[in-house]
Amino acid sequence: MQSIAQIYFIIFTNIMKRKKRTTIYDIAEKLNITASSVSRALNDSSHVNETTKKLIIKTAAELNYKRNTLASNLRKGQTKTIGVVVPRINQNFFSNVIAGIEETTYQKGYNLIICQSNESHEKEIKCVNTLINQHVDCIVISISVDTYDFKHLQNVLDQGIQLIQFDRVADELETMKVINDNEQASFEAVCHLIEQGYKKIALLEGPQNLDVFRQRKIGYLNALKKYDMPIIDSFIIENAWTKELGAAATRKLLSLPDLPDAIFASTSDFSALGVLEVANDLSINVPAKLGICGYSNEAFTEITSPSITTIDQFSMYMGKTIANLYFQEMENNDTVVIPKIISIKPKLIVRSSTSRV
Amino acid sequence: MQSIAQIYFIIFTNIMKRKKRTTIYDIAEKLNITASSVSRALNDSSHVNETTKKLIIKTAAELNYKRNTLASNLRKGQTKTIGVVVPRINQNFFSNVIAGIEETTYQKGYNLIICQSNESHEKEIKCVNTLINQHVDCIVISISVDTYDFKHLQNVLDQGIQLIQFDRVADELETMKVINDNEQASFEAVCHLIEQGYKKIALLEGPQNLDVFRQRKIGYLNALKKYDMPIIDSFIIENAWTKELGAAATRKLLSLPDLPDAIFASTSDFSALGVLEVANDLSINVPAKLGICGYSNEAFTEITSPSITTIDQFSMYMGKTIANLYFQEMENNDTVVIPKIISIKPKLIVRSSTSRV
DNA sequence: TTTCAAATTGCAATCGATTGCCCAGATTTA
DNA sequence: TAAATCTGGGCAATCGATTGCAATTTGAAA
Repeated sequence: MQSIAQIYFIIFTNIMKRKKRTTIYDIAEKLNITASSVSRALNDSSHVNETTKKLIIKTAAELNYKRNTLASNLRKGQTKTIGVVVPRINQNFFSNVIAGIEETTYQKGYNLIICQSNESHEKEIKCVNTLINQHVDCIVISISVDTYDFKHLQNVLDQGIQLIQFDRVADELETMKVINDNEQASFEAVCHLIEQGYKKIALLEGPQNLDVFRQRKIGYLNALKKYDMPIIDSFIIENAWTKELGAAATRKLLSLPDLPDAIFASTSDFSALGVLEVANDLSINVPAKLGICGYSNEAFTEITSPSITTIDQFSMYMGKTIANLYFQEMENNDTVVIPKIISIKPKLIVRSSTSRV
Repeated sequence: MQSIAQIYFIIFTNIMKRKKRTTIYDIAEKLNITASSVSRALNDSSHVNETTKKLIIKTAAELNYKRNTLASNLRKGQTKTIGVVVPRINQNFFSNVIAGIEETTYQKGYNLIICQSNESHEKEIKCVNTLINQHVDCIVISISVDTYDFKHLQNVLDQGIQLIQFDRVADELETMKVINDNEQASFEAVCHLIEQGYKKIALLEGPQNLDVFRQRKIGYLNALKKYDMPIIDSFIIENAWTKELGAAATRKLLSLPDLPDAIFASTSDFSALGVLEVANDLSINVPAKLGICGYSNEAFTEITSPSITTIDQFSMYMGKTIANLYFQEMENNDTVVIPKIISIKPKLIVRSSTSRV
C-alpha cells in the first residue's frame, strides 16, 4: 500500500511540476480564516490582529508561499514594472544606461523588462506592443536607427503609459526626454582640434535621420564657422559608424588629393578605432600627422596607443536621471504630464590622439 | 453646452490617463456579442465564424485594443517570460549572453526580465524572488561572487520553475547548466605559454568560491604538471580580478626576488590589462620579457599594444544555447527533467602579448 | 448597565482573459 | 423524413489577490 502511495506521490509531483503553488487560499484554509485576512496580513494592513498577522506570516513562510504578482497586478491595475527598449543591450552606452536605471528603480521596488530592437523599426514596434500588453507603468526608449515613424510611441501615450525617451529621441513627440547636448559636445571637440592646430578636419557622421547625429554635425559645422574655416564636402563621410566603416572611410579620406589632418569620428569610438587602425597600418603618426577624436568614452579608448580623445556621455548617470524623472512624475500624478527635457552636458576627454601641443 | 462637454472630456481623459483601456468586453458590447467570442476570435480559434472573426479583429484595431497579458497569463498559468539574473549587465560577457538569449527567445515570442545582482548574495535572492513572484516560466542565472548558499535556487525548483545555470554555476544543485570548459581552456593557455618558452608563469586567480575560477586554477596546475614545472606559491595571486587589482598584483610579482616571465590573468581581460599597463610603465618588453594572457576576449584585447592573447568564451553563442536548451526541455515536458550539462569549449586566441617564437 | 466606537474578520465583487460545457440552428447522412 | 453531425456562439467558472462594505466582537465611556 505504502509503496503505491509513494508511486502516486511521485507521479503527482512530476505532473504537478509546473502547477500548484501555495496561494492565500491554502493559507486561509489551513488557519481556518478567510483569504481576505491573509491578504491583509501579507500586505501589513492594520486591519488584522497582530497575533493572527504573525501567525499568517509564519504559516506563509512554512508553506513557502510566493505572492502571484500577476493576480495582484491585475487587481491593482499597476505593475511596478518599467519597460526599456534599446537598439542593443550589449552596447556599452546602453548597457550602462540600463544599469543606471536599474540601480534606481530597484531601490523603489520596481522591475525592469528589457528589450532590444536590434536597430529595426519593425522589432521596435513589437517590443513596444509587448510592453504595453504587459501593462508596464512606464516605457523608456531610445529609438532604432531604422525608425521612421512614431505611431507606436504615440500609442504608448494613448494607452496612458508614461513614456520617456532618451539619447535618440523623436523630437516631434511631446514626451519627457533625457538627452545629451550633442551639439555642444561636438562643438567643443572640434574647437579643441582646431586649437591643437589641426586645419583640415574631416567628419565621420552617422545616419542623419537620427537627431543625435544631426546635432553632432551641426556642432562640427558651428565650430568650423566660429574659426572661419571652410567646409569641405569631401571631408564629410556619411554613415561611418562601425569600426569597419570607420576604417573604410579613413582609407577614402587618406586617398584624397587634399588630405585631412584630423578626423572626428562623431558616431562612435568604434569608428574612431577603425580610423586609428588604418593610421597605424599606414604608419601615419597620430597625433602629429593625424588627430583622432571619437565619441562615447568606451573603455578601450583609454588603452589604445595612442589613447583616443573622446566624449563621455555619463551613461550610468543618464540612467539614474531617467529613473528619477519617472518617480518625480509619479509623485505629482494628479497634474497633467508636462513634457520635460533634461539635457546632460557630455564631457570632452582629451587624450593622446589629439594632443600635439 | 458643447464647451462644457469638452471640458468634461478633457478632465475625463486626464483623470483617466492611467485607467481605462479597451477590453474584450468593450469590443463584445459594441458588436453585441459575448466576450468569449471576442477572445476566441482574437486567439484565432476555429470556433468563430470567419466573417465575425474578421469583424472582431477590425473592431479591436479600431478601438485600439491591447490584450492584457496579466489577465491572460493569470488564466493560462503561463507567462512566456524568462527571467535572467546576472552579476552585472554592463559586463561584456554577460550582456552578450543576454543578447544571445534574447535573440532566440524573441523568435519564440518569449519575453525577458533581466535583473542584476551586483555581485551581492542578498540582492540575488531578491531578484530571484521577484522573478518567482512574476511567475516566469524559467530562470536563467549566473551566480554572484558573493553567493554562498543556494536556498533561493532550490526554491526556484520547488516552485516548479525551470532553472538554468550558466557560467558561474552551483555544482551541487541538480539543474541544467551551460558552462565553459574553463579547465581545458586554462590548461591550453598555460601550455601555450610554456611552448612559447616561458618558464616561470604566474597566475592571477579569482575568488575560489566560484567554480569557474577554481577550474581555471586546476587547468593552470595541470599544465605545469604536464611539463614537470614546479608550482611556486608566490606566483599565485588571489582575487586579482579587476584592472586595478591586476596592476597591483603585477607590481607585487615584479618585486619578487625571483621574477615570473609570464602572467596568466585567468580572471579577466581587465586584469590582464592592468598587467600590461604596469609592464608598459616599467618599460618591460611584452612579450619578450613578460608574456601576458587574459580571459574573455573583450573587444579591447585586439587593439592594445601589444594585442593581448586571450580566451574567447563564445558568449553570444552561449546565450543561444541556453535558450535552446529551455525550449528543448519544454517540448518533452511530460518526462522528468533530467539535469543536463552543456559544456562549450572556449578558444585560445593567440596574439602578440605571448608570441615570442 | 447601557451605548457607542473601535478593532477584527468575513462576504462578495472585481481585475480581464480563457475555456469547458451546453444549446440552437444548419447541414448532412441514412 | 428522421437522425446524426457540424457550426457558431453563449454561459459561467476560473486564475489569485485585493478591497469596499458589512457583521461581529471587544472594550471603553457614559
